[in-house]
Amino acid sequence: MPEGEKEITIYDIAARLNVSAATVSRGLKDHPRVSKATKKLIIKTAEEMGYRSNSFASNLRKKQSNVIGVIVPRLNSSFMADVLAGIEKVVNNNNYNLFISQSLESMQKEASNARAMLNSRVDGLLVSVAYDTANFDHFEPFIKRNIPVIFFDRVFDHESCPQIYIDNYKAAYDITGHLIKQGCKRIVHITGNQLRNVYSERFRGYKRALEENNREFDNGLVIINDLSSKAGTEAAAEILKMSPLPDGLFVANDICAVSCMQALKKEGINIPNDIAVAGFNNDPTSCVIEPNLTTVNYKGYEMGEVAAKLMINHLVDKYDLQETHSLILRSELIIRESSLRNGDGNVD
Amino acid sequence: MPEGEKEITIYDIAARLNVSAATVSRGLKDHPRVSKATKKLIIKTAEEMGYRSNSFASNLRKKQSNVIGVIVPRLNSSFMADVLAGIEKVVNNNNYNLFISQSLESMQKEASNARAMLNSRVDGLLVSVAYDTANFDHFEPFIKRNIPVIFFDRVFDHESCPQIYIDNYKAAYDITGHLIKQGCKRIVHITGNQLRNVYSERFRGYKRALEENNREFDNGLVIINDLSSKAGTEAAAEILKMSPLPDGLFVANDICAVSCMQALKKEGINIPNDIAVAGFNNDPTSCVIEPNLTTVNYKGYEMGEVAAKLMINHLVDKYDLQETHSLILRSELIIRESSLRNGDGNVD
DNA sequence: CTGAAAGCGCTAACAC
DNA sequence: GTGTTAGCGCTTTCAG
Repeated sequence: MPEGEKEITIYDIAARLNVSAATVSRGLKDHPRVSKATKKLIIKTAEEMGYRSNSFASNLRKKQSNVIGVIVPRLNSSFMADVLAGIEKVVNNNNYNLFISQSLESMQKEASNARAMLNSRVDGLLVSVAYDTANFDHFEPFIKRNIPVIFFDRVFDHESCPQIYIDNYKAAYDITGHLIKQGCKRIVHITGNQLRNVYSERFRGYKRALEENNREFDNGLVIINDLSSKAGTEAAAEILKMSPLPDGLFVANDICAVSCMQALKKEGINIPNDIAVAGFNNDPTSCVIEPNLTTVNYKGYEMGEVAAKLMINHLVDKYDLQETHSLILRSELIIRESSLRNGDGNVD
Repeated sequence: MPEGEKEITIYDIAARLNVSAATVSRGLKDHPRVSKATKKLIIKTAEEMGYRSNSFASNLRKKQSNVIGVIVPRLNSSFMADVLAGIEKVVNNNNYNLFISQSLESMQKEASNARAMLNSRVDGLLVSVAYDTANFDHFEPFIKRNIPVIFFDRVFDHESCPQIYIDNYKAAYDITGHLIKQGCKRIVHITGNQLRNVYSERFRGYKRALEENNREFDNGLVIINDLSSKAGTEAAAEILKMSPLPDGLFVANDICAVSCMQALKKEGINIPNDIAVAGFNNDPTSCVIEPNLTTVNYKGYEMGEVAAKLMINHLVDKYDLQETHSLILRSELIIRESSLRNGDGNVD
């Protein structure tokens, strides 16, 4: 396609070597039935002539792209960046390529991205759904064609799609229990769209912990927003208006928790003594904010690796996806100063 | 390729409609010389039959992929994630796809990624080079084939490759000047591999600011490391051993600056009064650390957009790349408490 | 405005 | 171990 010379094909190599194109094709791969000598010669000549394989032709012929598609809500979140790094590593090491696109938290964009992935014929799709994704329609074409779709973190329930996530319920249950043990009586919970498992499960864990400790659940203590940094600041204002002032706060992500803490501190609230705070995600900012934020750690990088490995195994070994429907990864409660009352260093 | 039905092709549509495949092909695109009526009919039928275009065949025929490749040092850095988000938006809006891979700061991996990109026939390549990239060999095949390569942020000098970056020299010059105005006499500079423009230019700006203010440059005050969080902690130990203790610190990125600050604070150093500190990048942690970190802001998102737009313009309009060799984006000094002495609120 | 036909470069079944 | 052959699905001259 450039100006000067034409692109070299296997036919050019074949002509130069007086063999057939088929032999060249075989030689370039590691086909067993081709002699060491010719194989070596072919590879050497290819190099010399500046050959590059034409993946279009090969894909067309083989009906597979060696490409895995990824759709995430946003690329620029610390957690997602970690996940992608994990995915990239595994995918790259297995000689697959990665198509990446972001839904920007909109189901509509997610659908259009899915369509693009379908047309570019990805061999498999890894998805973490958008904030407002309410149905599965845009993934149906993949299922119909037996193209594997795997959900991670923000999963969508569908029988043919494996899902990878952490036990959000239990983590939230534990962290709320921890706040209760610290003596919190009225614990505010800030969370996001309840359509998303990650938020509804955390909410469920929070409620359950209250119940088990004979605390009454008070809907007035629940704030639902988009968990952004800005929302955290606004939530702080809301909290300050509550009376009596709550003495505990569990936010469903760290970004929002941190900005909320900053706003509360600015108003003279002492953390943890006035209000003990816990977040979720172990964002880098959580150990920079003072006091350091109690949170739930789960490794995005690992989640990315696991998701990608599951996909690759299926694609390469025809490993049956149906066998593993859910993969629940480990998460851990990290207790820091933001929730530790009165120098009580007891970590449970 | 799945079990059930075969994949629909334009021939199937053609047969159903009693027209030729050529007409279907034209109808599906927006070819001018096809009647509105048949065009509409073709599109409708395609939809009904569950047709999806075969990009392999089309790419093979047209000799272009509609894919843009991106190679970055790492995906999981706040700055790169922003850049990628910007790139993705532009690329996606223009109906291109995005191949993304990471070099993990190794030139070797970068080269292997470049080879993969070459083989998958990306139409253009966007690159921010690895920590130790020392030569251009792995990009030569692109140049030879007239495949555009554009560098951003960490650029590599090559006459046929446009570069997009900020004026690192001036930003560092300004921030060092600011520290000097705050009364700093002995300013430590922590920086990275001098092979990389971003670090060598910042170093140059630091030196120049010292010169102009008749401060002697002291190589003993320069620490070169990998600018990681861990390196910041180690650098703090080094600084604490210096005598007399320096009274200013300019770190070439925020991640390292923040961890260094944390370690210094732990040793009882007062920031900014004992040591005034400045970073670079405006990382999210920079306005969480206390005192908030003075830094240089430059928007990764915008840089991504600009890089992608330049690429797309070139690809679509055949806009001549040679005309814009360098694109220098705006950056701004953000002065916060970490460098403001004695309640002196003078910004400048 | 539409059709016929060739060919993009590769792979795989089948021969030998 | 190697060659022959056909065809993957599309685009695009060239004709009409």
